[in-house]
Amino acid sequence: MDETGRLDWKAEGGPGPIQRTVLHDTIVSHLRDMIIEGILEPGMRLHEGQLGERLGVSRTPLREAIKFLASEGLVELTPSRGASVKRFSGKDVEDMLIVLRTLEELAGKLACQLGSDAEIAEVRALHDEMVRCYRVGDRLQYYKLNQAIHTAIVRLTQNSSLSEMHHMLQTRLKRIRFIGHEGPEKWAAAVAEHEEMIAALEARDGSRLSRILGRHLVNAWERVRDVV
Amino acid sequence: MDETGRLDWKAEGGPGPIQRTVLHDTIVSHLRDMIIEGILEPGMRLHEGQLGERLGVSRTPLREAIKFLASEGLVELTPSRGASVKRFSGKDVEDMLIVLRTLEELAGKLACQLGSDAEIAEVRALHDEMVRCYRVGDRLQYYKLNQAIHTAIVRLTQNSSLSEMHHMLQTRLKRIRFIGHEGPEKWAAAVAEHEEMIAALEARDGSRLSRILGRHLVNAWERVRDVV
DNA sequence: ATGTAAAATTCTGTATACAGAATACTTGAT
DNA sequence: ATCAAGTATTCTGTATACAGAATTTTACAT
Repeated sequence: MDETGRLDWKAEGGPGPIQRTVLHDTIVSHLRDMIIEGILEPGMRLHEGQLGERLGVSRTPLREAIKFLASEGLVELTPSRGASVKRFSGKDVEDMLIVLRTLEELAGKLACQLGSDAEIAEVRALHDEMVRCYRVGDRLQYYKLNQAIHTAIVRLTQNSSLSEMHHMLQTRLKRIRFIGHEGPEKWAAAVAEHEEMIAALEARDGSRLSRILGRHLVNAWERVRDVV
Repeated sequence: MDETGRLDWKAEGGPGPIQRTVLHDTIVSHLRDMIIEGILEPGMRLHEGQLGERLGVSRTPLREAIKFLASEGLVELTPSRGASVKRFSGKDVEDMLIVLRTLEELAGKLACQLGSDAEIAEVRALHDEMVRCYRVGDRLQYYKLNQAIHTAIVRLTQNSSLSEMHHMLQTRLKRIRFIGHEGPEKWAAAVAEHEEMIAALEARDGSRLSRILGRHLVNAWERVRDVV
């Protein structure tokens, strides 16, 4: 997003294969980001007119993007009253985490069976980089790599459905985790858990990885619980 | 859907509370049905012009509905080339079933803990009705009740996220199962499994229910495997 | 007959226009 | 000052209009 907030899609940056950028996708991901980052707060109404003007698009594609996000669960539609950013209760978050935990446990088992050595090495690389960010204290980058690692482990399962469901829950929870800044000792604990995860993955110990992922998620919830 | 296929939404049928029917929802569910029932075949392109005319709506709300379904995973968007009914490979279906199985196993455990006696009685009622349909040989009604039972068990968990994910997978798989007509002996086996399920639920034996649900799904897959 | 290039058509993507619902504002009564 | 009713405005929902991409058809050469 540039300073004005306007979308400059189809700005064909330099050479390379002509990549077809589609306005729809651009709007969707921008809105998603705005929701996740809290620029659009929970419960806030998505004003078609002003939001469209801000993004520099007309209402038609904007509305389509909103419908898309509604199906994704980030936005709520109310008849004759448009759309608003979906508000999650503590119970909602807890529910999501229960499901996410189950999915990650499954992913852990499958990843150890199906992941290639090269792929596992890639996850390890992400992990090492994350640890580096932890040492330096780069919270944002740490956070992103953390997500990337979980996503990568899920991807090892080669199960598109699992990836999709996981991604959906992760997206919804991003907004929460984005807020949840942990203290130093909790942060250290989280890193230690990740250390265990990678070890289990490299040992291809599915049930251990599964267990750690489950525990990790429960702990993550404990760590941010107060914020929600 | 009436004979012509046109949507007669906001046709306020008789008295009762004025129910706000929204065109968007109507289009979405109609398209969903058309996809599930195979009226719109996998891979088939969703022609905005003719589809809109057939439903009696303009392209604008139709496109919004299509975007919604795309996010739901029933429809695939291709830039400058519109939308088409998503085609699932055998691997896709298998992937979905793996996830669905995990979710149902989780649901089984939670349902036994959280379901009230009254709710469990309702599931039993659905089951009895389903068995009646089996005896009479009413396949369609049997099929619907079958789905309803699984949905009901998931609902017992009071976990909105779980319900949603389950519903999404179930919707996608409906198209498959709709095709999968089993022979008499396989059908009998499926009914027997359901019998066990209800028994476990009434005994509130979570791990047993979980196990049965898992097995049931694996068997269901075996039963329709050849069709996909 | 077959393959290719150009023209014509069809279809998608986006913007605008218009109607009706919801909301905000004004006015008047108490 | 407070509240109600009526009016004005804003906003959503749907249809239509227009531009450009993709496809099909046609015309022509080999």
